[in-house]
Amino acid sequence: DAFGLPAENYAIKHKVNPAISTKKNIAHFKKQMQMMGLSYDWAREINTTDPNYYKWTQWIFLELYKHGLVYEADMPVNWCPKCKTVLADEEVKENKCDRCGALVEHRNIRQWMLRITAYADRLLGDLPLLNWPEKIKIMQTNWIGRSEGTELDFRVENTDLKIKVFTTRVDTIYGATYLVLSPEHPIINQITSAEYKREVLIYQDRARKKSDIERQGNTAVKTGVFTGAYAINPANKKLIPIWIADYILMSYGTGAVMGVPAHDSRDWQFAKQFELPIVQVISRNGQSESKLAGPLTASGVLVNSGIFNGLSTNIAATKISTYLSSKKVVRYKLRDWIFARQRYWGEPIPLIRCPICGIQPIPVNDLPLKLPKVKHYEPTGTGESPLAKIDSWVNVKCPKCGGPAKRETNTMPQWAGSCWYYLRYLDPSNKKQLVNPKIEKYWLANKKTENFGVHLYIGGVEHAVLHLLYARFWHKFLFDLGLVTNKEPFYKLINQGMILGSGHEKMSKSKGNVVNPDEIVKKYGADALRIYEMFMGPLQDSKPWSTEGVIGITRFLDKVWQVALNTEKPKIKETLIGKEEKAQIDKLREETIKKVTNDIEGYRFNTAISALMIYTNALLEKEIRDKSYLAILVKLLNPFAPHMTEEIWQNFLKKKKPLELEPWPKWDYKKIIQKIAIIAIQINGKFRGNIEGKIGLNQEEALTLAQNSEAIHKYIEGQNIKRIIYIQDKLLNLVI
RNA sequence: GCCGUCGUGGCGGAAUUGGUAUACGCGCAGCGUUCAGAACGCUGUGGCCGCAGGCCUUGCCGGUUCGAGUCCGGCCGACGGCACCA
Repeated sequence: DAFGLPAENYAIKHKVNPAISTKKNIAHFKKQMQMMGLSYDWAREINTTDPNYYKWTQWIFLELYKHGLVYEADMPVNWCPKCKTVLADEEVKENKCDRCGALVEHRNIRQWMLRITAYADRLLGDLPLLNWPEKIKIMQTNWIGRSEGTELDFRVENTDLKIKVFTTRVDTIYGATYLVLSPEHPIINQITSAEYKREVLIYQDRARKKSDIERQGNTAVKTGVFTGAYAINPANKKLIPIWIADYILMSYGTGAVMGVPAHDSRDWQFAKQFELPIVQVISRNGQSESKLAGPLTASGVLVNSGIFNGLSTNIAATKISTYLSSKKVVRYKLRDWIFARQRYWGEPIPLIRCPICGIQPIPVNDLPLKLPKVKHYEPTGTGESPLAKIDSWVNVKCPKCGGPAKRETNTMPQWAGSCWYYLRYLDPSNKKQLVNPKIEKYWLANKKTENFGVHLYIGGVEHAVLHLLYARFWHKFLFDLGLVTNKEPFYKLINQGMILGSGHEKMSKSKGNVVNPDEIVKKYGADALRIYEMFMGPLQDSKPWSTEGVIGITRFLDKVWQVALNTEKPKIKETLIGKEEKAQIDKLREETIKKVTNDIEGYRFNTAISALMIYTNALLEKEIRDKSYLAILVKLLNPFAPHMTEEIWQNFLKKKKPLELEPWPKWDYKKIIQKIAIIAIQINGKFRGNIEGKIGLNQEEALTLAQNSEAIHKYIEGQNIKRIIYIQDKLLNLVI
């Protein structure tokens, strides 16, 4: 997945075609993966920057377009006046351009948008189908941010103008003592009275220059400005002043809020600051208080609300809503997806702009629309993509009327290619279809579970709300087209933890704490690195790197070699091992098979490796020379240390068939069954020692054994046993 | 501020349904091996008192229970996400 900003910036800096530098990087990564012995099916390798791949990314885009899910809108972007280019949020640090340090401005430009909000309900509603970490589901739920409320019109005094307001607390409407608009609200121009115009313009200008962080950062002090205009509260017909404040966001709700200071903490703060009236309309007991100490945000009983007095908040909300004949609406925090980038290194958007016919999609037969070669990747200075400068590419005939037209020069964001790549793995070289439906069903549909898809998806939490939401959106769209069988793309999700620097901080070049895998492999071997990474701790946890820990693993692997070398010694030792000792080591072997098998199935690699260490230590201690013990060890260790175990398999065990094709061992229950139980003795819940007894003792037998035990006897001698708790073969607790 | 996750030795971390806390590994100490070192092997290694033996210990306080790292309540702290959402 190689489209995107880092590859483009590298291209600009080193004056190299990103197609070439990307190719080099891919080769390097591939070499590293092979060096580590990762078992990928390289026949299915795909590359999102390959025209054969992005042909289908563009095809999906055209389908989205045909289904009305693509539209154009003016959207604010970060603009660096010195570099004369649009910046990604990532390139803006503390409101300054990350490259040149100039102050970043906000500019509106035409952008292509994807209507992800049309899928908001389904993206939310289908979350329970997924076997995902609860944390990620909650993050997506909050990100989508569904809320039910009411939309109301407030008439502007002495005009025909109306201001639409969204509220979740229509029950508090009698307490609305002012109205606040976002500084970007389009109505401001029309309603601001002459004497306030200057102040309003200054305020709007200041808000535009503020970064989102600045604007939303200081929650203690609110800024605002009066427009000079008044609105009419539709409930009590009272005149209320219209203000502007930058804590109101144009992107949420309607960009206008009714201020109810008595029952909302932000409104309370704003009203206090600008000395606006505060009217209590909800009370705990049906009585209004003489003076409110702070906002009452809880539900209660209505007061000062005309005919609705005495009603509870819930009932009042419905009745007031009916009385004002207002609309019930559902709002989402989720915003539509800005799907255009003013960059070179991305999939060209396959649309044509004709002065006569308007926007025209390019014919499907013309796909892929290839990214042309350019000489310079630098921004154009006009805010357009470098593609805009290639006249021969830009100027085309309109596919509808044949007249002169121009290509769209923006490219897609780097998320596009990663939204559907898992489908292409199934059928990577299909020239006619995105994926063959039979193949899709074979891999992703499971009759037992209604919703399946990718069986296991491992990725970092950083994808919680972007990639994982975008991909779900596209998948649902493809489901609607009948191209995929399941509603959801990724059935099970695991978030692997990040490997941190030795001081628990993120690895980064600037901190100089990056560990280069090539060097570790060179020094300690790929098997040691693999095992160490799995042994460090649970897959899901972030863990600090420790090179000394790798050394510990090389010691373990050396011990495995020792076990192998022992099998070449004469077999006398074996006869010296007693029957009981042999039974013990057999039992440990079977327990190890069981534990390693179960741990791998539960992704608990750290404890599986620990079990293998225990088994290896035992084989070494007993100097076991029987090859069957070694064979089990290398098979169990094979997924962790494929290179070394294969070598032992062939050189010490003289096998011809590859170890990885050898069936996985099964444990023998009979060998695990214990004949002697070690029973823990507790006195008043406190551990006092163990007794050994036959398996299956009943309570009396266990008690007798305990009473006869020297170590236990002294604790219970002359004591009155009040209660006995006995768990067979495990524990005996005496309450005295 | 809201939401979420998590607090176990010097460190990374173990611990089925509540049932012997500290497995495994690192580090450290002593001994062996060596002319010496590295490497390796053996032994020890939660804390306190101590001659045998005992007491305490899973962030802190309390609760439930015969029994709590695990369950419940309240604090404290760390990390992550969202952030004036009307």
